[in-house]
Amino acid sequence: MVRGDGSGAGGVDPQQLWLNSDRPRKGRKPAFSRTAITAAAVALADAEGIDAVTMRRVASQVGAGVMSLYSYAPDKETLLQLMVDHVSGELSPPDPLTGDWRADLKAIAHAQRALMLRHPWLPAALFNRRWSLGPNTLAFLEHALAALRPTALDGGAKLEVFSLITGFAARLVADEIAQAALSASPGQAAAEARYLAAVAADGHHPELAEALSAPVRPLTPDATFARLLDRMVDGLDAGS
Amino acid sequence: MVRGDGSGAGGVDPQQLWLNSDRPRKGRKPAFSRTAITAAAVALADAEGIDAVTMRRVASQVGAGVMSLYSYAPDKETLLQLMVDHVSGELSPPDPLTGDWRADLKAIAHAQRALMLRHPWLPAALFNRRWSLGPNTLAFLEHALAALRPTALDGGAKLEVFSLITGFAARLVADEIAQAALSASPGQAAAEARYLAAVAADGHHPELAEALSAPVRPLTPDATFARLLDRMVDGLDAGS
DNA sequence: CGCTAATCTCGTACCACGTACGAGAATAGT
DNA sequence: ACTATTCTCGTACGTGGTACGAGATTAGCG
Repeated sequence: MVRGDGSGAGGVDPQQLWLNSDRPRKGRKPAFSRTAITAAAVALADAEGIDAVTMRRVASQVGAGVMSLYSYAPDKETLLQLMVDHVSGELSPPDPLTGDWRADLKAIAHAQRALMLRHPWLPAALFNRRWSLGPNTLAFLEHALAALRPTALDGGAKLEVFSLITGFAARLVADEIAQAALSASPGQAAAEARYLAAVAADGHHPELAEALSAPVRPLTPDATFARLLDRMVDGLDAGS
Repeated sequence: MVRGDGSGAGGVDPQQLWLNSDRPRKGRKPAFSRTAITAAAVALADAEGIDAVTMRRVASQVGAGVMSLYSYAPDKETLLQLMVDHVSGELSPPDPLTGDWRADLKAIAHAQRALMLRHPWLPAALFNRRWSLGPNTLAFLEHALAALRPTALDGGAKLEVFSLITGFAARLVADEIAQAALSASPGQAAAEARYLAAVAADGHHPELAEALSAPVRPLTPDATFARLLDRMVDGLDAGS
């Protein structure tokens, strides 16, 4: 199905990967589907973390033999790309555009944040060297580009802004998840606090000491995200 | 040396990891050093990518037996953390502060970008679930906090800004590296171009089609980085 | 209606990886 | 010297990705 020639070294031909849904005329009928396999992998990653996604476990979830997966994705890296595009489908349909590009851009970022919170492995997955724009990702990108139409940015600049917003959301959500994980295990949190206190007390980090000595703000991650997003989008405003 | 009790599940106690350089009084002398091992791992990652960093290859580079590494780092994850902090040492000494916090913040981001370009595995490594603030990272964080002193931001907000700037640099550099990798293999680049052209021609992605139809800007990654950084930092200005 | 080529299924097997275990070697204090 | 401590590292186990290839199923063709 996809097992074909991967055009040489490194990556899979995107056309081969994304847009050949036409059934081949001859040969045995597929017993599974790329969608089902991808969904199983996503469920596994959501429930037990990205490290739980192994070919063996995905196969057993689907009820397939391990090697059967390779009829639907040429290797595990590709399966990860399929996972990213699969969950990106949850971003459709997006909120309708208002014409206020700043507000629309903020809505886009909030949607991305919600998606990443549902799939905590996503922020890191977006940093894989091998990435690919699947149909769902492309649909959302199209939406983001439309949101930026009122601006005077050229095509390349719009793409950069989209990458920037996505990266912003990924960074903030990654921090948010790490913070939550820390809070979830008291021992770990206490060790971290002890360590930072020791560093702050060594006299070589006065700024850090002051930053940590301030009372912990009662702000929710939501509020932090919204505040920084506002600052960022307003900053983008300044340019042509 | 570090092999001790890792405080239970998940992570290593930061105090155990970073601040016990005092030589134990009894026992065999170490034949290697954490620094040498970490440096070898970094060299390997720089030369052949992060996947080339295996315990076996690092050990052979250092001239040690594989299991000897475990006297210096309790597991591979920790070795990766050591690598991150190791290269962060290249950020010292930073440019002296000017008092203009916007300019200082931009200088910080540029230094981070240069670092990430030297170590292409770094952007992705910053998204690992287990992270830790080593001495070099802390020194640079201290510098960044000092740069933000002229602002009225509270401690938490300053930390967020630092995370934001780091994430910004990581995102842009990751894009830059991906672009360079694509350009480096003509076949891959051509396949990607063909795919995007096909998508643009399907009529369902007018905005994307327009963005791609525009002439390719002759801008260097440096200029792009500087421009977006300006926008971002100016945006941060708006707040308290 | 066989025949053939294409496609999918999946058991077996290989190799690389992280690392637990434990025996041996070196060192410092008694 | 003796002993406790610390480091070194060969061996071995379990797990992971995936190459290989034999068998099963299908569609078109004569």
